[in-house]
Amino acid sequence: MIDYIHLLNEEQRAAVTAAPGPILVVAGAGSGKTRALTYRVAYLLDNGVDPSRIFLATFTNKAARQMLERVSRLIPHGTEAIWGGTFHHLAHRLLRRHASLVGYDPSFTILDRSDSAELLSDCYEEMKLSRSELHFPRREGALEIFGLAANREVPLEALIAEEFPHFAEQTDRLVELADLYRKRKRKASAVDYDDLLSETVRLLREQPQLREEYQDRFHHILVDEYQDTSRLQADFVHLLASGHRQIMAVGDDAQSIYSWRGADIRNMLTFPERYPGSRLLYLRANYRSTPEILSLANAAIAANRFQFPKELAPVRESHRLKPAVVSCPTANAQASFVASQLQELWREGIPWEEIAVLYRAHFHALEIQLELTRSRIPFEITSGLRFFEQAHLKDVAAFLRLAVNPHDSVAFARVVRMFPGVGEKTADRLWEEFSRKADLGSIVPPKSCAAAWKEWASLQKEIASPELRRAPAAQIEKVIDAFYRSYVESQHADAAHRLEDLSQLVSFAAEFPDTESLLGQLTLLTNTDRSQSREGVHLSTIHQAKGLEWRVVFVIMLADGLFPSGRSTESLLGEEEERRLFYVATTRARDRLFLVYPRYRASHYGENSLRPSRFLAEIPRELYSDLRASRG
DNA sequence: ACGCCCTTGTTTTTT
DNA sequence: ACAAGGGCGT
Ligand SMILES: Nc1ncnc2c1ncn2[C@@H]1O[C@H](COP(=O)(O)OP(=O)(O)OP(=O)(O)O)[C@@H](O)[C@H]1O
Repeated sequence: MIDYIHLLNEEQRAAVTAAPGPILVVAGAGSGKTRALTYRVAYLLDNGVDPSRIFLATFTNKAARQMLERVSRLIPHGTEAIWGGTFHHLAHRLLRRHASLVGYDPSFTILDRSDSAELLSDCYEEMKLSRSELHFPRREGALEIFGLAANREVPLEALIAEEFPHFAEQTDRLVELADLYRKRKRKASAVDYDDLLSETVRLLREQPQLREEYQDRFHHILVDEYQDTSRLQADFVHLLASGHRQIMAVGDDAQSIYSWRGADIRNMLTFPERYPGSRLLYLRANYRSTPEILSLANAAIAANRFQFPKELAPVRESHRLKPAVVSCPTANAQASFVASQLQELWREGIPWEEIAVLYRAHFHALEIQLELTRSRIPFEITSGLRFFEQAHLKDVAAFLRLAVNPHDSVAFARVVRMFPGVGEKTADRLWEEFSRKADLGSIVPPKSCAAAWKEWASLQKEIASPELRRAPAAQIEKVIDAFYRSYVESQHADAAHRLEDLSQLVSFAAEFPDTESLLGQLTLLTNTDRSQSREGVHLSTIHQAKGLEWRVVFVIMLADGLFPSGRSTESLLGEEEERRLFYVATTRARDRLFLVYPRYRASHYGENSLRPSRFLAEIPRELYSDLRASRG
């Protein structure tokens, strides 16, 4: 039996044990939203719900894994049958199963951001658009616009008119580009991140029978971090929940920080309209932070005009230690201040992994990284580049992609361009020939790589065999042995390091039953998902720290122009989102919080002298103590 | 096809 | 200041 009385407070218990019906839990940071959702799952199982009928959407795959691990400690059977993960992950599972109903080959490829950009390049070329065309977005910009349109479920024309008026003149050509891009994806039997959601939504909309089948199957829908879902994601969930209305969503409007990716807080505001008769529940007690930290966070977010005013009172005893605001002469001094504090904390007995350094943008971590390396403080950084986005991993994956999906033009180009004497033109020609003949062996390659080509043809044939498609680890080993090892050794000085990453990939791949599921997982792996070796101080962007907590948190680079970022402050909405980001950052801390800024940063471009962040000025003076760090 | 040099934008955040 | 991407010559 689970001891709900001692593990949860009354408000949390109300959510956990709520009677059937739609429920929205609105609560501030550290109030136990995730905890309540976890116990809700346990409660359902405890009451005899079949685990395979639970659908749990979380912000990262790791969050789902952790929640389900906790559940399985409470209720030791059957949690594997629960469908849990990110929206993309869950949509992928559905789409893979029923791809043919929306006109895709079941072996379709998932394009990551750079694959999408690659395919889009071909479209620019076909439309004879120069990549630096005046008043026309370049690849990344175009992808962002397409993604926003998909997630908001608005026509491209309307989005451009409303949000990108500077491209209004080019609307027709942008629509044409989007259309071409869509056709190319189709031809390649490939979907991008947005298609994963929108095609699954289309699937459920167009196939009433299938929809009912899944509505019936997933009788309990739970959504974490609801404030950062897009309209498309909310519609996806709604398609599953609209019949039985067994949906529980939890969120905090003050922590909505992904609007630039299409997240829309209106999902929370209109929940009661979408689900008439739904109950709104509140959690008002913060368990995470000391009262001192919480007062500061509450004061910081108070400056936002657009928000639900919420109560949030501390449960914990006063610590008598206020958060510190630390002024440093330079970014280097900031780094050495942080390093010396880290050592101090370590001497006090706080393990490295209980400490985090958080910042607005990846490049803000530069000086800290150097300093921590220099002073031999172990750290773990969640970088912008994901493990699988590294060139050598994508190189090897391209062979597997082609083995399961011979229409994947992006993967084909990636492979053939590794051959000596093959550039853009030849790659195009070879692809043209391959798509006609569907047989590598009968293609005439350039003389410079005739021998290698022959070997590749037989390698590719081998790894495309049904047996090897059920053994992705063996596939990868074959690719490395037959081709990639010698290639990478001839091309890169750090070949050993790259091969090491690849052997990691082999062991990762061993867990998967077939190539499709391996490739799907790899592209949908989030950055936080992989940080399994939790050793050392955590360095992370605030976005990636969402939902996490540490005993001690340093928020660095709190200078105007850096945090809030220079671009965001042009609009009130932008500034408010930055402030929410600041709220998220401060509320990650349990015991101690340091807010640090440099007064000067040697940047080679733009202003060097920095003002403290406006967010610091908004905090009443009595809520923190001032510190002045000297030159490191 | 590939290397060299010059131009350009880059630093917001990510599934 | 510096990397990436395009233009140009080989
Ligand atoms: N009833 C409780 N008793 C003891 N500890 C609790 C209780 N509720 C929550 N906590 C603890 O408080 C901390 C915050 O909980 P949780 O992460 O679930 O909050 P949250 O509302 O999801 O936070 P955020 O929105 O800031 O990410 C966790 O360490 C959790 O274990």
